Amino acid sequence: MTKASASQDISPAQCPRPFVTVDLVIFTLREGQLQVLLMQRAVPPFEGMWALPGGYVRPDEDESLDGAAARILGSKTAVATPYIEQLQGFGNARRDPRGWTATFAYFALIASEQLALQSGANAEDVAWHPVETRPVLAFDHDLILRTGLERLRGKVEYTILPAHLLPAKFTLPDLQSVYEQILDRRLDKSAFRKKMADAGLLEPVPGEMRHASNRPSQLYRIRSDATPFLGRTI
Amino acid sequence: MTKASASQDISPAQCPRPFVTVDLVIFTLREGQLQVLLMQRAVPPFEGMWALPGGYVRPDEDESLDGAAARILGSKTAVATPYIEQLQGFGNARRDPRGWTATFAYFALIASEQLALQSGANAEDVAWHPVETRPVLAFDHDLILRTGLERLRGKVEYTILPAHLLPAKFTLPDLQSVYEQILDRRLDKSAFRKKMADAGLLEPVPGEMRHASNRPSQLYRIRSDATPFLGRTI
DNA sequence: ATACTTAGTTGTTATAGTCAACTAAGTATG
DNA sequence: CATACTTAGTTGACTATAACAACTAAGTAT
Repeated sequence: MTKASASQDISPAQCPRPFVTVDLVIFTLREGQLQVLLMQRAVPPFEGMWALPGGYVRPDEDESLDGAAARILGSKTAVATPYIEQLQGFGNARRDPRGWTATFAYFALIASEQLALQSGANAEDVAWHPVETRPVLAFDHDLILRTGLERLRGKVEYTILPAHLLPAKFTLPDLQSVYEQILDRRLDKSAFRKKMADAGLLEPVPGEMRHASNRPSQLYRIRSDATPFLGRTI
Repeated sequence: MTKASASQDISPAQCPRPFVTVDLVIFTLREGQLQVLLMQRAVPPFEGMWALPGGYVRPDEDESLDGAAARILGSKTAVATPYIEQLQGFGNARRDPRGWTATFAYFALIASEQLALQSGANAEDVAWHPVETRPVLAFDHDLILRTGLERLRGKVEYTILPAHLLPAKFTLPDLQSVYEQILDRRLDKSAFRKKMADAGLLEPVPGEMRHASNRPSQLYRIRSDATPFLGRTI
């Protein structure tokens, strides 16, 4: 272990090239529960076990990491413009029995109205699972999933990211319920509404209300000019 | 571009293996300025330009990503237990003229008393640069550095991470000054001291004061049981 | 018509941040 | 040696924000 070999200026020929993948933690809200998209593996290792959707990055096609993540997301779900961000990298010799691998994990939120799974050869092997009752996962995917959950909970505290988990039109009680679901605690109604109003990222849909067997509630949508700011601190 | 080739179950033989490196954004505080550790490149590409310290990960030695980051940090600086965390991954075809590469960027904070550079063959090519007056960097390292700066500023808002930039014993005015330096704005003295006291992560060093030509100030240190919590929200 | 349920508002209290002044404890200076 | 000066550290008033609780509003169900 010489210092020279640690340098970035090692000759490319000497450099070992590991496998590099992108794995996705895709959350949605179904049946009032936070759910995650999983795939059942058809081949070893971990054949038959559930795993996060993922795939190899394609250096040969000039694909960026973000591009690979978007491609994989699009190949599993029918989603137009979801929220996606890089989560964290994982790389060591033990995460895959075949040897050293590295993955860039991504974190995505899907609106519940858009969670139709992409039809295809393997569509039947893709399914939503409630996070609470998820199966044991292949590789180190449980660690990655828990990292994604922490990120989600952390960001919910000070952003309006959870709006991405709802359909395009939603009520403020809907949104508050999502927050409470993710944080696992009750929130104060007036403080919540004030915070949302102050953030200025939502707007009421004029004249549109949701009717149930009680007082109707105003429908809101994300302001069209606000999409880039949903992940910002509010 | 078939769907099968996007799957994680592609045969390993078909999978292109990119170069994977780890790059470090190492901050310290010298002469009252936030500074970053840079290396001058001795070989093309970008020969003679400054770059972030980095190196290849070593799959053949069972090295994890965190292990590689720690190794590179240790090879450039003489630091015992600094703060280090993964920053973000960067990967595309344009960041290195030699072709597609991916890097896992790490973010480290070094106490100013420990910033002696590791002596060695290339020690003269390693230097601290004030962030404000840094040179143009090779590759996409300016983007990585700016990402690190954002992370630092973001975390300073709600953690006591900056304590890692100071020697083991420091005064509260010292620490407040570091916050002000990083955030580029003045903070209220009483609110700052109350916040630090409430966090409960610092303790006064009994009987030890710093003496200058004015009222002496109490020296504090990080509580030995608090190190894992310095990055936590306070 | 009345009860019921959830939407949405209002007001009150507790808490935390902001601003500004004050006291404290040393060194520097005549 | 007395006084001025400088920065450390505290205190209190004021203000913005969050937490708690009650209230009104507007529909459906019986």
